[in-house]
Amino acid sequence: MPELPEVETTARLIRPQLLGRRIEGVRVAWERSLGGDSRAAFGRRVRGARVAAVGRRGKYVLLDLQRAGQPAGTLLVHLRMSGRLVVERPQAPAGPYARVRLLLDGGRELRFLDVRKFGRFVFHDDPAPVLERLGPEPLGPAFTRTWLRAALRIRRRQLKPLLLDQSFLAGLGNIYVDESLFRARIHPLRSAHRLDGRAVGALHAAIRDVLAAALAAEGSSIDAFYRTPEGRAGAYQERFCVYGRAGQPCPRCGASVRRLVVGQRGTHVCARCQRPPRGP
DNA sequence: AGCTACTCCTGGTAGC
DNA sequence: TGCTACCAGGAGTAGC
Repeated sequence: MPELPEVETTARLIRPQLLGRRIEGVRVAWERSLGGDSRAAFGRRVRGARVAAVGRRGKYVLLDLQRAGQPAGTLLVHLRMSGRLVVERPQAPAGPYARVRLLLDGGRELRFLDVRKFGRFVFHDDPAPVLERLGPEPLGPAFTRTWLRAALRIRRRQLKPLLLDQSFLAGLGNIYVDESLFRARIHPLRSAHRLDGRAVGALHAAIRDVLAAALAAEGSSIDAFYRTPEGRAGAYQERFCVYGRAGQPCPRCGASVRRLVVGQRGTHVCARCQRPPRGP
């Protein structure tokens, strides 16, 4: 599933192909990808604009648009489960899953591919209201151990759903939460406010280390879905310690990796390294 | 506040 | 072989 490392990899690789390009045509095969806009309204808002910047915030790819050198809105692309962004020649076959296509000047086309149709490709005049709801960037300067300690202390939620909550911390998904909690040796069912300073420090370092390593590997490809915009699989799945490894040995202690369900999400823990909280 | 359940989707797979 | 049933999963929403 595209999480921060996969989304950042996507943004980095499409950026040089999009910067300065003008959107000359729009084709929408699945209107719901637009998040409420009609094809016609979307086309009107986007056609003729230039791509001024390509960024990322949380799991969103951000395409800042300009008209006549002035800011003219932002495309917020969320890949959700199976979304991809690729830049190809317009003549190249697009396949059955191309939901939105932006024809660009210079003989290129940005394609939003999405098998499961959960992804969104949405134009906003002002993206601030959406982006302001997100928590800090885990690889950014605001995500300090001090911040994490204070933020955890005032939450009573279980760690797993809290770390998946994008308004708490932006960019983590199921894979990297499980891997981070394993690395920090913390059970996903533990209450946020019960972590001591040592555990908070371990969690902070684990989140940073896991995301940085995954980013260096261009993300994780665990099924047919995630590929870089250039079609490569990521490599970090080869370094998973617990995610998708139920029944296999923990790489640290050899005990069996267990799969449980937390908040309707498959969750993976080492039965020995990650001690469950004492039940009431 | 924080939980659970439900919704959106489809390819893949298990079971028969 | 061919069919059906079920599953995964990010995030938004509703209800408690």
